[in-house]
Amino acid sequence: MSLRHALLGFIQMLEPVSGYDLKKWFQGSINFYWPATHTQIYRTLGELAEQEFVRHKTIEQTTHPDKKVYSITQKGKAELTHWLKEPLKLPVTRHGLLVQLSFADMLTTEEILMLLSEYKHKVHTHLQFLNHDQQQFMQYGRSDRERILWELVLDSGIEYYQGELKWAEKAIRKLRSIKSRGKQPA
Amino acid sequence: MSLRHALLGFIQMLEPVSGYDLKKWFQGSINFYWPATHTQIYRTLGELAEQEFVRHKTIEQTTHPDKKVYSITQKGKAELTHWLKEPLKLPVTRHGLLVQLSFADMLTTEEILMLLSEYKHKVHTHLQFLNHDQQQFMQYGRSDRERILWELVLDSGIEYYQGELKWAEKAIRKLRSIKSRGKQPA
DNA sequence: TCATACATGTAAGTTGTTACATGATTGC
DNA sequence: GCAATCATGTAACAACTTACATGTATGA
Repeated sequence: MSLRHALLGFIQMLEPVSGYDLKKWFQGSINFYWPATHTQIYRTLGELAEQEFVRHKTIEQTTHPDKKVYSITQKGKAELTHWLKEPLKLPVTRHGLLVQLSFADMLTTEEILMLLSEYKHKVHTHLQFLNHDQQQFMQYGRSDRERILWELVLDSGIEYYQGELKWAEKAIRKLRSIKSRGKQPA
Repeated sequence: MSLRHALLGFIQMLEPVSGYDLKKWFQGSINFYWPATHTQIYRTLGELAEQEFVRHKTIEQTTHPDKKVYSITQKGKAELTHWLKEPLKLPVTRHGLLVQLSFADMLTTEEILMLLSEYKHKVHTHLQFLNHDQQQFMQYGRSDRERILWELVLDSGIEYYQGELKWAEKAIRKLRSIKSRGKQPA
Protein backbone atom coordinates (compact mmCIF):
# COMPACT_ATOMS: atom_id res chain seq x y z
CA MET A 1 0.00 0.00 0.00
CA SER A 2 1.07 3.54 -0.71
CA LEU A 3 0.02 5.35 2.42
CA ARG A 4 3.10 4.33 4.35
CA HIS A 5 5.25 5.33 1.41
CA ALA A 6 3.49 8.62 0.91
CA LEU A 7 4.19 9.31 4.57
CA LEU A 8 7.81 8.32 4.22
CA GLY A 9 8.03 10.62 1.21
CA PHE A 10 6.64 13.59 3.07
CA ILE A 11 8.73 12.93 6.15
CA GLN A 12 11.84 12.72 4.05
CA MET A 13 10.90 16.04 2.48
CA LEU A 14 9.80 17.90 5.60
CA GLU A 15 11.58 16.35 8.55
CA PRO A 16 11.20 16.97 11.39
CA VAL A 17 7.45 17.02 10.98
CA SER A 18 4.43 16.23 13.14
CA GLY A 19 1.50 13.97 12.31
CA TYR A 20 -0.72 16.99 12.38
CA ASP A 21 1.37 18.77 9.76
CA LEU A 22 1.52 15.65 7.64
CA LYS A 23 -2.23 15.57 7.64
CA LYS A 24 -2.31 19.15 6.37
CA TRP A 25 0.17 18.32 3.63
CA PHE A 26 -1.93 15.40 2.57
CA GLN A 27 -4.98 17.59 2.36
CA GLY A 28 -3.23 20.32 0.48
CA SER A 29 -1.62 18.12 -2.12
CA ILE A 30 -2.07 14.41 -2.66
CA ASN A 31 -5.56 14.35 -1.24
CA PHE A 32 -7.17 13.87 -4.62
CA TYR A 33 -5.15 10.80 -5.52
CA TRP A 34 -4.42 9.36 -2.11
CA PRO A 35 -6.67 10.70 0.61
CA ALA A 36 -6.03 9.86 4.25
CA THR A 37 -7.72 10.80 7.49
CA HIS A 38 -5.83 11.77 10.60
CA THR A 39 -6.82 8.46 12.16
CA GLN A 40 -5.09 6.59 9.41
CA ILE A 41 -2.04 8.82 9.49
CA TYR A 42 -1.46 8.52 13.23
CA ARG A 43 -1.88 4.79 13.18
CA THR A 44 0.44 4.36 10.20
CA LEU A 45 3.04 6.59 11.80
CA GLY A 46 2.94 4.29 14.80
CA GLU A 47 3.52 1.29 12.59
CA LEU A 48 6.34 2.96 10.71
CA ALA A 49 8.01 3.82 14.00
CA GLU A 50 7.62 0.26 15.24
CA GLN A 51 9.31 -1.02 12.11
CA GLU A 52 12.03 1.60 12.47
CA PHE A 53 11.35 3.34 9.21
CA VAL A 54 10.91 6.55 11.17
CA ARG A 55 11.74 7.81 14.63
CA HIS A 56 10.11 10.55 16.64
CA LYS A 57 10.81 13.03 19.37
CA THR A 58 8.20 14.50 21.64
CA ILE A 59 8.22 18.27 21.73
CA GLU A 60 6.68 19.60 24.91
CA GLN A 61 4.55 22.67 24.50
CA THR A 62 2.82 24.77 27.08
CA THR A 63 0.15 26.70 25.23
CA HIS A 64 -0.63 23.83 22.82
CA PRO A 65 -0.72 20.07 23.22
CA ASP A 66 2.65 18.36 23.04
CA LYS A 67 3.60 17.10 19.64
CA LYS A 68 5.66 14.32 18.16
CA VAL A 69 7.95 15.15 15.31
CA TYR A 70 9.07 12.44 12.95
CA SER A 71 12.21 11.93 10.93
CA ILE A 72 13.11 9.18 8.52
CA THR A 73 15.76 6.56 9.27
CA GLN A 74 18.25 5.01 6.87
CA LYS A 75 16.05 1.94 6.76
CA GLY A 76 13.09 4.16 5.91
CA LYS A 77 14.96 5.89 3.12
CA ALA A 78 15.97 2.57 1.63
CA GLU A 79 12.38 1.36 1.77
CA LEU A 80 11.17 4.56 0.15
CA THR A 81 13.62 4.59 -2.75
CA HIS A 82 12.96 0.94 -3.37
CA TRP A 83 9.22 1.49 -3.49
CA LEU A 84 9.54 4.55 -5.69
CA LYS A 85 10.98 2.43 -8.48
CA GLU A 86 8.44 -0.34 -8.29
CA PRO A 87 5.80 -0.48 -11.03
CA LEU A 88 2.37 -0.59 -9.41
CA LYS A 89 -0.94 -2.03 -10.43
CA LEU A 90 -3.34 0.15 -12.35
CA PRO A 91 -5.30 2.43 -10.06
CA VAL A 92 -8.81 1.39 -9.19
CA THR A 93 -11.64 3.85 -9.19
CA ARG A 94 -14.87 2.94 -7.50
CA HIS A 95 -17.30 5.11 -9.35
CA GLY A 96 -20.76 4.88 -7.82
CA LEU A 97 -22.43 7.04 -10.43
CA LEU A 98 -21.47 4.56 -13.12
CA VAL A 99 -23.01 1.78 -11.07
CA GLN A 100 -26.17 3.83 -10.82
CA LEU A 101 -26.22 4.50 -14.55
CA SER A 102 -25.79 0.82 -15.25
CA PHE A 103 -29.18 0.19 -13.68
CA ALA A 104 -30.72 3.56 -14.37
CA ASP A 105 -33.13 2.16 -16.91
CA MET A 106 -35.34 1.76 -13.83
CA LEU A 107 -35.42 5.54 -13.40
CA THR A 108 -37.13 8.28 -15.37
CA THR A 109 -34.95 10.31 -17.68
CA GLU A 110 -35.53 13.31 -15.44
CA GLU A 111 -34.16 11.42 -12.48
CA ILE A 112 -31.08 10.38 -14.41
CA LEU A 113 -30.52 13.95 -15.52
CA MET A 114 -30.63 15.00 -11.88
CA LEU A 115 -27.90 12.53 -11.00
CA LEU A 116 -25.75 13.78 -13.85
CA SER A 117 -26.16 17.44 -13.16
CA GLU A 118 -25.44 16.90 -9.48
CA TYR A 119 -22.29 15.09 -10.49
CA LYS A 120 -21.31 17.80 -12.92
CA HIS A 121 -21.72 20.36 -10.21
CA LYS A 122 -19.60 18.45 -7.73
CA VAL A 123 -16.85 17.92 -10.27
CA HIS A 124 -16.91 21.58 -11.16
CA THR A 125 -16.54 22.67 -7.56
CA HIS A 126 -13.77 20.19 -6.98
CA LEU A 127 -11.89 21.45 -10.02
CA GLN A 128 -11.85 24.98 -8.70
CA PHE A 129 -10.61 23.66 -5.44
CA LEU A 130 -7.81 21.81 -7.18
CA ASN A 131 -6.77 24.79 -9.22
CA HIS A 132 -6.64 27.04 -6.22
CA ASP A 133 -5.38 24.81 -3.44
CA GLN A 134 -2.76 22.97 -5.33
CA GLN A 135 -1.21 25.93 -7.09
CA GLN A 136 -0.43 27.04 -3.55
CA PHE A 137 1.37 23.84 -2.86
CA MET A 138 3.48 24.15 -6.02
CA GLN A 139 5.46 26.99 -4.54
CA TYR A 140 7.19 24.63 -2.13
CA GLY A 141 9.01 22.88 -4.96
CA ARG A 142 12.72 23.12 -4.23
CA SER A 143 14.00 22.83 -7.79
CA ASP A 144 12.78 23.12 -11.36
CA ARG A 145 12.87 19.39 -11.62
CA GLU A 146 10.69 18.89 -8.57
CA ARG A 147 8.26 21.52 -9.79
CA ILE A 148 8.02 19.83 -13.19
CA LEU A 149 7.16 16.56 -11.49
CA TRP A 150 4.54 18.18 -9.32
CA GLU A 151 3.06 19.88 -12.33
CA LEU A 152 2.67 16.51 -13.99
CA VAL A 153 0.84 15.23 -10.96
CA LEU A 154 -1.42 18.27 -10.79
CA ASP A 155 -2.08 18.00 -14.50
CA SER A 156 -3.20 14.45 -14.17
CA GLY A 157 -5.81 15.47 -11.64
CA ILE A 158 -7.02 18.48 -13.56
CA GLU A 159 -7.32 16.53 -16.77
CA TYR A 160 -9.17 13.78 -15.05
CA TYR A 161 -11.81 16.09 -13.65
CA GLN A 162 -12.06 18.06 -16.87
CA GLY A 163 -12.65 14.79 -18.66
CA GLU A 164 -15.37 13.93 -16.20
CA LEU A 165 -17.01 17.30 -16.76
CA LYS A 166 -17.01 16.86 -20.51
CA TRP A 167 -18.31 13.35 -20.18
CA ALA A 168 -21.15 14.48 -17.94
CA GLU A 169 -22.11 17.20 -20.39
CA LYS A 170 -22.11 14.76 -23.24
CA ALA A 171 -24.22 12.34 -21.24
CA ILE A 172 -26.73 15.06 -20.43
CA ARG A 173 -27.02 16.00 -24.10
CA LYS A 174 -27.56 12.40 -25.12
CA LEU A 175 -30.23 11.85 -22.51
CA ARG A 176 -32.04 15.06 -23.36
CA SER A 177 -32.39 13.71 -26.89
CA ILE A 178 -34.50 10.85 -25.55
CA LYS A 179 -36.16 12.78 -22.75
CA SER A 180 -39.80 12.08 -23.44
CA ARG A 181 -39.41 8.34 -23.39
CA GLY A 182 -38.72 7.95 -19.64
CA LYS A 183 -40.15 5.02 -17.79
CA GLN A 184 -42.07 5.49 -14.59
CA PRO A 185 -40.25 4.44 -11.42
CA ALA A 186 -41.19 1.10 -9.88
CA MET B 1 -21.54 1.39 -0.26
CA SER B 2 -22.36 0.43 -3.80
CA LEU B 3 -21.44 -3.24 -3.87
CA ARG B 4 -24.72 -4.31 -2.31
CA HIS B 5 -26.59 -2.08 -4.68
CA ALA B 6 -24.69 -3.25 -7.70
CA LEU B 7 -25.61 -6.77 -6.68
CA LEU B 8 -29.25 -5.83 -6.20
CA GLY B 9 -29.15 -4.23 -9.64
CA PHE B 10 -27.78 -7.31 -11.31
CA ILE B 11 -30.11 -9.64 -9.44
CA GLN B 12 -33.07 -7.52 -10.45
CA MET B 13 -31.88 -7.72 -14.04
CA LEU B 14 -30.95 -11.37 -14.17
CA GLU B 15 -33.00 -13.19 -11.57
CA PRO B 16 -32.83 -16.00 -10.78
CA VAL B 17 -29.05 -15.85 -10.76
CA SER B 18 -26.24 -17.55 -8.85
CA GLY B 19 -23.34 -15.91 -7.03
CA TYR B 20 -21.03 -17.46 -9.52
CA ASP B 21 -22.85 -15.88 -12.44
CA LEU B 22 -22.96 -12.55 -10.68
CA LYS B 23 -19.22 -12.71 -10.35
CA LYS B 24 -18.91 -13.22 -14.08
CA TRP B 25 -21.20 -10.31 -14.81
CA PHE B 26 -19.13 -8.14 -12.56
CA GLN B 27 -15.99 -9.11 -14.36
CA GLY B 28 -17.48 -8.61 -17.78
CA SER B 29 -18.97 -5.22 -17.12
CA ILE B 30 -18.62 -3.04 -14.08
CA ASN B 31 -15.28 -4.45 -13.12
CA PHE B 32 -13.40 -1.32 -14.12
CA TYR B 33 -15.48 1.02 -11.98
CA TRP B 34 -16.53 -1.30 -9.18
CA PRO B 35 -14.45 -4.45 -8.94
CA ALA B 36 -15.38 -7.23 -6.57
CA THR B 37 -13.91 -10.63 -5.80
CA HIS B 38 -15.99 -13.73 -5.37
CA THR B 39 -15.25 -13.65 -1.65
CA GLN B 40 -16.84 -10.26 -1.35
CA ILE B 41 -19.78 -11.21 -3.54
CA TYR B 42 -20.67 -14.34 -1.58
CA ARG B 43 -20.36 -12.54 1.71
CA THR B 44 -22.48 -9.63 0.57
CA LEU B 45 -25.11 -11.96 -0.86
CA GLY B 46 -25.32 -13.55 2.56
CA GLU B 47 -25.84 -10.16 4.18
CA LEU B 48 -28.46 -9.15 1.63
CA ALA B 49 -30.33 -12.38 2.30
CA GLU B 50 -30.18 -11.84 6.04
CA GLN B 51 -31.67 -8.40 5.59
CA GLU B 52 -34.31 -9.82 3.28
CA PHE B 53 -33.32 -7.76 0.27
CA VAL B 54 -32.91 -11.00 -1.65
CA ARG B 55 -33.95 -14.61 -1.20
CA HIS B 56 -32.38 -17.74 -2.60
CA LYS B 57 -33.21 -21.26 -3.57
CA THR B 58 -30.74 -24.10 -3.68
CA ILE B 59 -30.66 -25.89 -6.99
CA GLU B 60 -29.34 -29.40 -6.64
CA GLN B 61 -27.12 -30.55 -9.43
CA THR B 62 -25.54 -33.92 -10.06
CA THR B 63 -22.67 -33.27 -12.43
CA HIS B 64 -21.77 -29.90 -10.90
CA PRO B 65 -21.82 -28.54 -7.36
CA ASP B 66 -25.20 -27.39 -6.11
CA LYS B 67 -25.92 -23.76 -6.60
CA LYS B 68 -27.94 -21.05 -4.94
CA VAL B 69 -29.95 -18.79 -7.15
CA TYR B 70 -30.99 -15.41 -5.89
CA SER B 71 -34.01 -13.22 -6.59
CA ILE B 72 -34.81 -9.77 -5.34
CA THR B 73 -37.61 -9.10 -2.85
CA GLN B 74 -39.96 -6.14 -2.76
CA LYS B 75 -37.88 -4.72 0.04
CA GLY B 76 -34.80 -5.15 -2.10
CA LYS B 77 -36.37 -3.40 -5.06
CA ALA B 78 -37.42 -0.50 -2.88
CA GLU B 79 -33.90 -0.22 -1.52
CA LEU B 80 -32.43 -0.33 -5.00
CA THR B 81 -34.66 2.33 -6.55
CA HIS B 82 -34.11 4.54 -3.56
CA TRP B 83 -30.36 4.23 -3.84
CA LEU B 84 -30.37 4.76 -7.58
CA LYS B 85 -31.69 8.28 -7.12
CA GLU B 86 -29.30 9.27 -4.39
CA PRO B 87 -26.47 11.65 -5.34
CA LEU B 88 -23.19 10.09 -4.24
CA LYS B 89 -19.88 11.51 -3.18
CA LEU B 90 -17.24 12.08 -5.83
CA PRO B 91 -15.37 8.90 -6.64
CA VAL B 92 -11.99 8.44 -5.06
CA THR B 93 -9.05 7.17 -7.03
CA ARG B 94 -6.00 5.96 -5.20
CA HIS B 95 -3.34 6.50 -7.79
CA GLY B 96 -0.03 5.11 -6.62
CA LEU B 97 1.95 6.33 -9.61
CA LEU B 98 1.06 9.91 -8.72
CA VAL B 99 2.32 9.32 -5.21
CA GLN B 100 5.54 8.01 -6.67
CA LEU B 101 5.90 10.99 -8.97
CA SER B 102 5.35 13.34 -6.08
CA PHE B 103 8.57 12.11 -4.54
CA ALA B 104 10.33 11.08 -7.72
CA ASP B 105 12.84 13.87 -7.47
CA MET B 106 14.80 11.25 -5.54
CA LEU B 107 15.03 9.10 -8.69
CA THR B 108 17.00 9.50 -11.89
CA THR B 109 15.10 10.68 -14.91
CA GLU B 110 15.65 7.29 -16.50
CA GLU B 111 13.98 5.60 -13.55
CA ILE B 112 11.01 7.93 -13.75
CA LEU B 113 10.71 7.27 -17.47
CA MET B 114 10.58 3.58 -16.73
CA LEU B 115 7.68 4.04 -14.34
CA LEU B 116 5.81 6.10 -16.90
CA SER B 117 6.35 3.75 -19.80
CA GLU B 118 5.32 0.79 -17.67
CA TYR B 119 2.19 2.65 -16.78
CA LYS B 120 1.50 3.59 -20.37
CA HIS B 121 1.84 -0.02 -21.36
CA LYS B 122 -0.56 -1.23 -18.69
CA VAL B 123 -3.13 1.38 -19.58
CA HIS B 124 -2.84 0.49 -23.23
CA THR B 125 -3.43 -3.19 -22.58
CA HIS B 126 -6.34 -2.43 -20.33
CA LEU B 127 -7.94 -0.23 -22.98
CA GLN B 128 -7.90 -3.04 -25.51
CA PHE B 129 -9.46 -5.26 -22.93
CA LEU B 130 -12.20 -2.75 -22.30
CA ASN B 131 -12.95 -2.27 -25.94
CA HIS B 132 -13.20 -5.95 -26.57
CA ASP B 133 -14.77 -7.33 -23.43
CA GLN B 134 -17.32 -4.68 -22.85
CA GLN B 135 -18.61 -4.43 -26.39
CA GLN B 136 -19.61 -8.02 -25.81
CA PHE B 137 -21.61 -7.09 -22.78
CA MET B 138 -23.45 -4.33 -24.65
CA GLN B 139 -25.41 -6.84 -26.63
CA TYR B 140 -27.42 -7.80 -23.56
CA GLY B 141 -29.11 -4.41 -23.44
CA ARG B 142 -32.84 -5.01 -23.57
CA SER B 143 -33.86 -1.66 -25.06
CA ASP B 144 -32.36 1.30 -26.87
CA ARG B 145 -32.59 3.26 -23.70
CA GLU B 146 -30.68 0.69 -21.69
CA ARG B 147 -28.04 0.44 -24.40
CA ILE B 148 -27.62 4.21 -24.45
CA LEU B 149 -27.04 4.19 -20.71
CA TRP B 150 -24.51 1.40 -20.93
CA GLU B 151 -22.75 3.19 -23.73
CA LEU B 152 -22.38 6.21 -21.50
CA VAL B 153 -20.84 4.04 -18.82
CA LEU B 154 -18.46 2.38 -21.26
CA ASP B 155 -17.55 5.75 -22.69
CA SER B 156 -16.61 7.05 -19.31
CA GLY B 157 -14.16 4.22 -18.87
CA ILE B 158 -12.67 4.48 -22.30
CA GLU B 159 -12.22 8.21 -22.05
CA TYR B 160 -10.62 7.87 -18.68
CA TYR B 161 -8.00 5.45 -19.88
CA GLN B 162 -7.42 7.37 -23.09
CA GLY B 163 -6.86 10.44 -20.98
CA GLU B 164 -4.36 8.54 -18.88
CA LEU B 165 -2.52 7.41 -22.00
CA LYS B 166 -2.27 10.94 -23.35
CA TRP B 167 -1.15 12.22 -20.00
CA ALA B 168 1.57 9.57 -19.74
CA GLU B 169 2.81 10.43 -23.21
CA LYS B 170 2.93 14.10 -22.38
CA ALA B 171 4.75 13.35 -19.15
CA ILE B 172 7.31 11.26 -20.99
CA ARG B 173 7.93 14.06 -23.48
CA LYS B 174 8.38 16.62 -20.73
CA LEU B 175 10.82 14.45 -18.85
CA ARG B 176 12.83 13.63 -21.93
CA SER B 177 13.40 17.34 -22.34
CA ILE B 178 15.26 17.39 -19.02
CA LYS B 179 16.82 13.96 -19.33
CA SER B 180 20.46 14.70 -18.77
CA ARG B 181 19.90 16.41 -15.45
CA GLY B 182 18.88 13.32 -13.44
CA LYS B 183 20.11 12.93 -9.90
CA GLN B 184 21.82 9.79 -8.77
CA PRO B 185 19.78 7.49 -6.53
CA ALA B 186 20.48 7.58 -2.80
C1' DT C 1 -19.47 33.58 22.27
C1' DC C 2 -18.67 30.57 18.86
C1' DA C 3 -16.04 28.43 15.50
C1' DT C 4 -11.52 27.16 14.13
C1' DA C 5 -6.77 25.82 14.77
C1' DC C 6 -3.72 23.21 17.44
C1' DA C 7 -2.49 18.18 18.49
C1' DT C 8 -3.20 13.63 19.52
C1' DG C 9 -5.34 9.52 20.01
C1' DT C 10 -8.88 5.12 20.82
C1' DA C 11 -12.71 2.08 19.55
C1' DA C 12 -15.71 -0.02 16.69
C1' DG C 13 -17.22 -1.09 12.50
C1' DT C 14 -17.07 -1.74 7.35
C1' DT C 15 -14.75 -3.04 3.19
C1' DG C 16 -11.46 -5.19 0.58
C1' DT C 17 -7.57 -8.65 -0.28
C1' DT C 18 -5.19 -13.11 -0.19
C1' DA C 19 -4.75 -17.66 0.78
C1' DC C 20 -6.79 -22.01 1.67
C1' DA C 21 -10.22 -25.71 0.62
C1' DT C 22 -13.00 -29.09 -2.19
C1' DG C 23 -14.01 -31.96 -6.19
C1' DA C 24 -16.27 -33.35 -10.62
C1' DT C 25 -16.25 -32.23 -15.68
C1' DT C 26 -14.88 -30.55 -20.11
C1' DG C 27 -11.78 -29.34 -23.71
C1' DC C 28 -7.08 -29.25 -25.65
C1' DG D 1 -2.50 -35.52 -18.64
C1' DC D 2 -3.31 -30.81 -17.37
C1' DA D 3 -5.62 -26.58 -17.22
C1' DA D 4 -9.83 -24.36 -16.97
C1' DT D 5 -14.71 -24.14 -15.76
C1' DC D 6 -18.28 -24.92 -12.59
C1' DA D 7 -19.70 -23.54 -7.72
C1' DT D 8 -19.27 -22.44 -3.22
C1' DG D 9 -17.32 -21.09 0.82
C1' DT D 10 -13.99 -19.99 5.31
C1' DA D 11 -10.18 -17.66 7.69
C1' DA D 12 -7.09 -14.27 8.39
C1' DC D 13 -5.55 -10.14 7.47
C1' DA D 14 -5.10 -5.32 5.73
C1' DA D 15 -7.07 -0.86 4.91
C1' DC D 16 -10.34 2.60 5.46
C1' DT D 17 -14.27 5.17 7.82
C1' DT D 18 -16.89 7.22 11.52
C1' DA D 19 -17.68 8.45 15.96
C1' DC D 20 -15.92 9.49 20.37
C1' DA D 21 -12.64 11.97 23.44
C1' DT D 22 -9.82 15.97 25.36
C1' DG D 23 -8.55 20.77 26.25
C1' DT D 24 -6.19 25.46 25.21
C1' DA D 25 -5.73 29.54 22.33
C1' DT D 26 -6.96 32.70 18.86
C1' DG D 27 -9.67 35.53 15.92
C1' DA D 28 -14.19 37.23 14.04
